[in-house]
Amino acid sequence: MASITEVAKLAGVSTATASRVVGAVDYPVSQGTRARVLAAARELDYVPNALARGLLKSTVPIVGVIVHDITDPYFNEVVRGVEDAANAAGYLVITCSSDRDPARQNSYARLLRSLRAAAVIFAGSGIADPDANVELARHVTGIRANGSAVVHLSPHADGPADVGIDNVAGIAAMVAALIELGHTRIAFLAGPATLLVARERLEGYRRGLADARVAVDERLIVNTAFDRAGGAAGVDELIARGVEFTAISCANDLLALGALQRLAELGRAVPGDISVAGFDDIAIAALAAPHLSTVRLPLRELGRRGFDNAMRTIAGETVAPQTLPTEVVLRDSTARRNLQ
Amino acid sequence: MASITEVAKLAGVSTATASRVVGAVDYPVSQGTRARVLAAARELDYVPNALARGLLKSTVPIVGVIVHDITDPYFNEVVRGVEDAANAAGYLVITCSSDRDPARQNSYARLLRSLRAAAVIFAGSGIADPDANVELARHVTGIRANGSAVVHLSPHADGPADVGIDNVAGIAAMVAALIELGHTRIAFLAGPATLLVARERLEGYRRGLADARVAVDERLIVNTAFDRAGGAAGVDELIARGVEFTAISCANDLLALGALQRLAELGRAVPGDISVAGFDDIAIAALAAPHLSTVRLPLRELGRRGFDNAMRTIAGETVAPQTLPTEVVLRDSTARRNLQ
DNA sequence: CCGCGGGTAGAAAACGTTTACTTTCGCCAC
DNA sequence: GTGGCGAAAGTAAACGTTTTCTACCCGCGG
Repeated sequence: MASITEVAKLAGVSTATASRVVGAVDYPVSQGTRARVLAAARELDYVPNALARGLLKSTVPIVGVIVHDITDPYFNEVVRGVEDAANAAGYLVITCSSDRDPARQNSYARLLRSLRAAAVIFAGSGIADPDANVELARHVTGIRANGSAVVHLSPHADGPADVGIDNVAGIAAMVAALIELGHTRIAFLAGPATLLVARERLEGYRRGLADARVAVDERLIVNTAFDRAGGAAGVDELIARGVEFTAISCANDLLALGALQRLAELGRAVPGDISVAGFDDIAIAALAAPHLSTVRLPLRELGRRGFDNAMRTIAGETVAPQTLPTEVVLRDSTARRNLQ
Repeated sequence: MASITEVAKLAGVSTATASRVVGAVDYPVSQGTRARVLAAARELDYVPNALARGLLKSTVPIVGVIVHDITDPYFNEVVRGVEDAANAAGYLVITCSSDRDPARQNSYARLLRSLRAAAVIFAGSGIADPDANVELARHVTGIRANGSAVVHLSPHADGPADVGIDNVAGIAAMVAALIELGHTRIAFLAGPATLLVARERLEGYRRGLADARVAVDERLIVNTAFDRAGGAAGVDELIARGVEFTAISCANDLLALGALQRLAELGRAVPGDISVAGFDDIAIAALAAPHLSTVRLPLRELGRRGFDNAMRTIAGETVAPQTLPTEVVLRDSTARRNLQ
């Protein structure tokens, strides 16, 4: 592959001049020289070496996004938002599926750091695990020391999100909508207690009930994995507890989808017997049977703003944290409470 | 951020020695020296600069994957496969959503080339567009000239996939299954005629009918976009044509999902009146109402093997093309033809 | 006692850019 | 005629590694 030296030689100029032409530098180069360099570059199919440039600038136009799993509709939507913004700015996006494994997360952070990526965006929620977090903190410090940015899109070990979703208000709004439909015995599938974002959503549940002066029955709250299997398990657990409920609010759509499936297997009608509500509004939600009532999150926008925040941070701005609003969307999995 | 020079200075050795300790080089370093260097590296939280190393080696442990859209379940599954294999080898993955726009695809290829990525994997199908393909060919040549690999996971402008899916056999098998259920008037939603992979699947449809000695009625074949909207439009088109059919085979699941939705809106029972079959077996397929019959593709495995192929190519092996098998999975959207 | 070889260590070049600094040259004002 | 200035070009250093080549030391055999 041709280097700038070869381009310069072919054009009969110094590398400095060649560099000034091909990089869009603000430095006077005469018309003729410029044309000769451009011709040489085209002739040799010259493509600048981003590594050499990066070595000099100590950063490279790449942002890393650390997600739970790129296969999860929540995260690939966020990544797409990051990518759209990055693409417009000439940046590339590295996706890192950590499977919420702290070791894997740390390993990715280290690799990104060794690459001198311009920014690392944590899309997923932090995990309450002090041991793993000390190494992570070291990497975060290192990344920042390099002049790169670290952006959080969810609450994490030492603080709230830089660009975040209003989880508390979102769940509270859904609980309010359920109450509006006449439900008072509302169960909550809360996901794992160790996940910070799950905790926020649980708080939203309590807030929603409190706002309507409905007492919290702790037996209605169940912690499980944050996926479909967890949703099914949650339904089983509620039934095993023998506690009465007419609606289930879930901390995310995957949980709700799992609950829907289990309820169907058990012959419980949704929404006839039980209303089910999700959270996130991933693409599948509208396709499920019945179409899932949920809370829409501006995930792509979240990604875009995350990238934006990173760029501004790199530029030296101190950028204020922001929270994105949510919207309740009622479809067919919720209905007015059956008073029989 | 600390460099190896600082580590060497702190340890009281030369950079050469420090490099030999921190990089796992096969060169004798005495026990004591090694320990001192390691201690210095830990003390300074040293992380090697991948750009400097990459500049020297003229490649960096990164593979780019060019997909249609990371949000599409087909592609994020493939990307996850690539990532799993890459992660095990210490490589990072850059995802590029081209939206099947040749310009965007070329721009990504160029960026990846400037980065000296170790490999570029094209996950999506090539587009029959000669103009765009000449620039792409230049980049492919450039990437290979750098000692990096280019791998195709779908048929492309100048040849079949390096690691591919047996699309023809897959669709033919589904058509055979439909015929087995008594259907002979089988429509085919073929996707866009410009997409190479769609052409292969259409060929599978013809093959499937031919194998059963069923004549092809060209009016049963409709070309649309390769997404849910296209599926809905395809149903409309079939009805507008006034042609009789009892089953619809689709070139991918998204098309089938769109068809399902439109059929439901039109009050046609699936599978009572019409059977619908997809292709890909994306995660949503099993969740749709009714659960979609489709053809399962080993997408994650495809990604893994794509990475593997790339590594072997870099190593200088000439690696033979391979084709992965598919499997028909019949769920609730297909049924025996209603003979009323 | 000298030479040699094995085990360690260091010096320096190279990778491809960008950029601060220097040089060249023509021109104009005095 | 000369000093100075501005435009355009070139020189060379620097970024952080890896690796080749060279140097040194020590012990051992002749």
